[in-house]
Amino acid sequence: MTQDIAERPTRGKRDRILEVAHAAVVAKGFDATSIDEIAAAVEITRAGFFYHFPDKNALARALIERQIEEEGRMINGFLARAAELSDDPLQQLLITLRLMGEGYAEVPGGYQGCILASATYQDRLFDAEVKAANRRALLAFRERFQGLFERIAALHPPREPVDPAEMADLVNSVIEGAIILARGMGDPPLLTRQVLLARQLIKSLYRG
Amino acid sequence: MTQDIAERPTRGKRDRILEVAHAAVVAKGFDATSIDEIAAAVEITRAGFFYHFPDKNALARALIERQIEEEGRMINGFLARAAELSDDPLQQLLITLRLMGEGYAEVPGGYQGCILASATYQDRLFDAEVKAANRRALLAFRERFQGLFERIAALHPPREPVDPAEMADLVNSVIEGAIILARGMGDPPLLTRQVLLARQLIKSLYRG
DNA sequence: TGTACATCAGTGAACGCGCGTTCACTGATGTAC
DNA sequence: TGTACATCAGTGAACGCGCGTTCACTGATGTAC
Repeated sequence: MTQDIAERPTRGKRDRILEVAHAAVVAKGFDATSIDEIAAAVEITRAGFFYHFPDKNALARALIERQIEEEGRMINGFLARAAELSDDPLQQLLITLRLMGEGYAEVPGGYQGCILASATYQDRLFDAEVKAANRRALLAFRERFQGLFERIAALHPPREPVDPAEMADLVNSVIEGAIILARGMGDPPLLTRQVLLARQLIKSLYRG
Repeated sequence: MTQDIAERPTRGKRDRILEVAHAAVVAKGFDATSIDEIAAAVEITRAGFFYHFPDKNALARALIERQIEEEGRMINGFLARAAELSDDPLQQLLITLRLMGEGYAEVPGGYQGCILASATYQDRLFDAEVKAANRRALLAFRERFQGLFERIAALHPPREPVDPAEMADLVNSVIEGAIILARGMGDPPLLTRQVLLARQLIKSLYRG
């Protein structure tokens, strides 16, 4: 298929735009990231950018969709690996949290931040579609963990009454918040330490 | 003192700028908040803004300093109230967390967000001074709670080994992260629920 | 008590730059006959 | 196999708007003598 060969370099450009834009947006914010600088980084002109995206908001949407997919892939991978290693849902959660915590530590240069959080604090820029995508991403995270917390509660009654969906959110809260602290303190490993600390608390909640 | 009377309306304007700017920055981001709109809201011209602040970065610094002070006042108030109600450090922490959680719920229109988190995701805009101020704010939060966690550990050995400074950070992580979730989900009370949930986990960690 | 001067808290107009967006055009590659 | 046309992946120049910042100026209030 010659079509594939022809298509390849372009797909490459679009993907490279998303890659470069993701890093820049996380580092500086969406406003502060100009189309010009993205285009320059992928070696096309500013106008060339508009061949791939109708406008800048479309880039924001694509970035969020990308984050949903990548985060989903990563977490599903960890959950699957944990399910291989143990049948007990509590063990699965603890393994998953450890894999996530260590995963952040392995990102070269330190995990840089979360597009969703970034978008949250730059409301005006984003249209209803972007906000809806952001919301979907948070719901996807919640759903992935909620079932696990339900199964845990069935086998290991918690020492204090807790709601499974809110426990799922708590995991996300700690991650998002710790990213902010890690950046603000200039201490990237803080993120990993916080995730592992949250893991300890969760362990003590379910293990009499 | 006639000076006081003359000074009053101006002090008022500067404070009103900070007030209006805080709300706008938290809602939309620093970039998206124009000097023009702030000036209009406090009924001066754009140029008049520059009588009060040498440039826009000075506004960012003032906003962060303001946040440090207000947050500090609030938390110190809660800690003092908790110390009145109990001598046990664990009880004091649990009371403080409840007061904080309920405090967020009482803000009319829902707690809107945190300037520090907002600044974290808009790096480029801010100079080294702003970043240093942001870092000080996070350290101040940590120090306020670290001593309390140390005293708790002395009286109530935790079921899992934890570091007091990191427990202090965890409280902050949950708050910052939950603010993001609450906004992203369009569910302001989520913040209060997450703080109270974190409180439950902390309770179960120290209470055998 | 009246006058001269200084300071405070701004105004109004202008400047310049960056940025998102548009538009007519183009060379390379793919497709139909 | 050669030619005509279509599509892909852009280019280059221009436009216009908003925004931060500057600057000369101003009316009201405060202070010194």
